[in-house]
Amino acid sequence: MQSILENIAKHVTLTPEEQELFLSKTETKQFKAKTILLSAGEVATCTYFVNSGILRSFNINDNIIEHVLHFACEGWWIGDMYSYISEKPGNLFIEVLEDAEVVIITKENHQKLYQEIPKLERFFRILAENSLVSHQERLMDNLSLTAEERFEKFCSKYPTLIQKVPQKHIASYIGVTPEFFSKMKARLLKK
Amino acid sequence: MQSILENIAKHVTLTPEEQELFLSKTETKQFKAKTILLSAGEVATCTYFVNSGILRSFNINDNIIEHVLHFACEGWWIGDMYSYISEKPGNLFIEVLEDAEVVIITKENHQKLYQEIPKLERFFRILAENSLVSHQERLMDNLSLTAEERFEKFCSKYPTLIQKVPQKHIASYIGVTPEFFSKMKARLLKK
DNA sequence: ATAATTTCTTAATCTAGGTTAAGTGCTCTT
DNA sequence: AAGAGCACTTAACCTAGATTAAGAAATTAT
Repeated sequence: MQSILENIAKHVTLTPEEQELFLSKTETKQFKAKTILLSAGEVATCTYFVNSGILRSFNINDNIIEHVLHFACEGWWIGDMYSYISEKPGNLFIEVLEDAEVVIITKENHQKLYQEIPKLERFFRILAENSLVSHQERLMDNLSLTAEERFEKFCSKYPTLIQKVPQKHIASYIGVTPEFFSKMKARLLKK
Repeated sequence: MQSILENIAKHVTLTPEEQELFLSKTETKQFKAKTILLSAGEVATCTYFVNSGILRSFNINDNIIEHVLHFACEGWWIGDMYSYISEKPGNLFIEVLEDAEVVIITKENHQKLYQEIPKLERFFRILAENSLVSHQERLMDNLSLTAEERFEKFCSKYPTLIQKVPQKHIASYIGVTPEFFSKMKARLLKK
């Protein structure tokens, strides 16, 4: 299991005291599958780091159709960035898909940490930049690839997720209906 | 015209000396429309801030079809973040659509600036986070809205761009062919 | 001004993926 | 272990948007 300190150490070096301080501003909790950590309409007051298990973020449009924005498993961060930084009600739900242990940082503590450990500005800058890059890539993929190509890309990028999460969520992530996904999968298996 | 220092001042406060230092690490250039600042296959060594004029970033897939990732006019940043941070050849082109004045920061100078003015980590963190939020929103819009709805959203978000850039680029940005865009526009005008 | 190139429009035809609906197999419950 | 939900599949039919092609309008270059 990758700890949150190891995750930070990928990009910046904290002293033992800083590490201590950092952990003191976090809280680690266990959640059962199906727990909703955040609902649309609420203001996101926390950011989450996944120690184990799987979470997803998604929105629901008027027609009661869900769209998965993001999956997060071991070693990934997840949250509603829009709501978190604007402090306005967001559109995202965050749900536990598989029993999980999650490190929680409140925005209040996050701000204090920025003051006390300015190096963390760098860490979260790099985190945001990397996330931006992968969202840009996904955007371009949605514009230029077929559903089949997006699925293949998903498989090679997140091989572990395919067995673990209900395939309707993967269908939603790549942007097709569960019915079409099923048809497409059958077609691919024939090859 | 919004200067780059005003842009920075939105999120962090630089002393006069820091402002001086910052500007000394940038270069301001004029470019004629149609100039290509970056081509796919090249490593992006610079980030750009637009003083005036309009730029766009786009990729081209095998079929010679362009997809617009981003427009940037006065007061906006633009670049190929993937290539810039990974230092690998990128997929994006950056092109001048309307005669422009652009502030250029090389990656080398950017890194020096981070060392000399650590506050800039914070600025670029906030910049990346905001950009991330708008990419996430666009992603979800592409998954859940019709072309017509995406176009209406584009109009209300970037009203000035509509008159200024060729509509085929707007079609590409919202993810439809120029032909369909034209048909859709005619349909909307009838209402 | 005129030619050349690009952009935009219109229209006919096509298709990837959506919708609706019914049925099958899971895995939780209790 | 029997039922109640879910998750998945299959199939018929439908539609938003793509493709192809041709002409009109606008820009740009000479």
